[in-house]
Amino acid sequence: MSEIITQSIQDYLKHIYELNEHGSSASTNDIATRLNIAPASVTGMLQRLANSTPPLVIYKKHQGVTLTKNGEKAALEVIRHHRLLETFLVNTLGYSWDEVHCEADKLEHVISEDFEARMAKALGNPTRDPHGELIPTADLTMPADKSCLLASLRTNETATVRRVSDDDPALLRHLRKIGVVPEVKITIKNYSEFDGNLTVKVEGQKSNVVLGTAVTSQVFVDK
Amino acid sequence: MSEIITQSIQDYLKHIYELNEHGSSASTNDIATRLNIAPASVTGMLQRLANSTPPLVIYKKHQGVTLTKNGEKAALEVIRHHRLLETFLVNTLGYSWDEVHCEADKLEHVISEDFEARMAKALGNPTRDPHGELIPTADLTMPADKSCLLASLRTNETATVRRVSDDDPALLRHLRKIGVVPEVKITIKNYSEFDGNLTVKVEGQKSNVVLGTAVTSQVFVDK
DNA sequence: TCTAAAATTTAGTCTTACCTAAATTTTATT
DNA sequence: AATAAAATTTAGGTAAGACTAAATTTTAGA
Ligand SMILES: [Mn+2]
Ligand SMILES: [Mn+2]
Ligand SMILES: [Mn+2]
Ligand SMILES: [Mn+2]
Repeated sequence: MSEIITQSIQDYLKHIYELNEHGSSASTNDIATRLNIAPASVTGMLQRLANSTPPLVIYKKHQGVTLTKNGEKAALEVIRHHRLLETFLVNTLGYSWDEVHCEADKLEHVISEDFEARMAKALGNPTRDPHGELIPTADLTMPADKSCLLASLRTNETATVRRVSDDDPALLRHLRKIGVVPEVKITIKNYSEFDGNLTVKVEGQKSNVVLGTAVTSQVFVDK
Repeated sequence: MSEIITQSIQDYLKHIYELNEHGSSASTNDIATRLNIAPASVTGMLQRLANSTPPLVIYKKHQGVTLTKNGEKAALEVIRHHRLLETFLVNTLGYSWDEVHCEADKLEHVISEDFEARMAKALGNPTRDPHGELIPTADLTMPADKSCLLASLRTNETATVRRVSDDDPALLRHLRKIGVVPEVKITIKNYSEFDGNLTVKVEGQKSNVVLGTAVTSQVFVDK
């Protein structure tokens, strides 16, 4: 009965999952932007995903999609692969954290469940990837995440860096350089009303840094 | 100018390379059998490969194909990936030698050159994979191989096992069990004219084994 | 050398997954 | 509430890579 989940479909589901995490329903345009595909093509695929057996998304014309339970499981499977792979590439092959995302994006669709299990075991069943992102469990549950945006902090607040977006290698190299990496403690020294800049004291760094929203909107912290 | 070498094309080139190693020209039917594809589909692809820029095969109607220099380089790239991956899976993730072929067949098309280089380095630039098959060098040259078929040996000859075919997991498990693995010395105790059976003394094993041609035609040795 | 079988190619289809251009629907602004 | 802009869908295509059935060519056996 159930149809083949191609690499292309896996990519759609993964990005829909991530879009659903924020504003519930994922829009055609947002999906198109993320996948670097024409919006018209996305519409076509959403219709197929909604009509497949079992349906992978719930689709209402002009109102975007959400994942069904089946779609979510398939998405979490891919995300688990991705994040385990990133961890594996860093720990086992000496990649740096800005190099792994692209490689994992290709491998995630191809490895077997056996490969997944062997990686997880070799790595000691990690719960987070090199960017601090949560790794779905083997039974495909996403652990709860209560972190908030660094951009939402204000003067005198203290927090611990939990995770950072991993898709921009240049940003990752910059964050590494200024010491903004998972589990590091930070203190907000100043918030600038006008541009949203934050002056931040980073644990273990001599001088404060001033971070714009381009940066602070990509970093998540626990207060 | 030069067109994209898809996963499908990589598979064609790889199998054509292996067929060319034996009887020079690879036939439509043999390729079809190996790829598990209808012969008519193969004809279509061979025409495309011959007309691509640059051409990847030399194709004469009804006479099969050989690889061009470009086609051969592309094939050796895939074969290098495959054999390094097999070695990596065994050494790093604890796969056994009968489990790696299938996984490597999928990964070989997807890893980056960086991944290839990191594996090679981590493994100490191996020259053979877990089945004893030669790994093409980083500059895509296939080392010379002067091994011959175990099936070609006769009574009282002595040889060293060099490599075994890796695509049949059951055969690999059997060979492991009887100790017929690369670098092991063997002696032919008897050759049976009628069925081609060889009675073989395997170094380190208590009793002799009798091997049919189904086995001896899959094992390569150096005299 | 003739002929039957085997191998190969041609012709015509299909599905996936993309595209552009045009039509439609939603939304945001006056 | 009207309308312009933005988002989305529809309609009509394309290319890759497979398929089947039928035609053709090669090969091998009598
Ligand atoms: Mn990533
Ligand atoms: Mn990550
Ligand atoms: Mn193999
Ligand atoms: Mn091998």
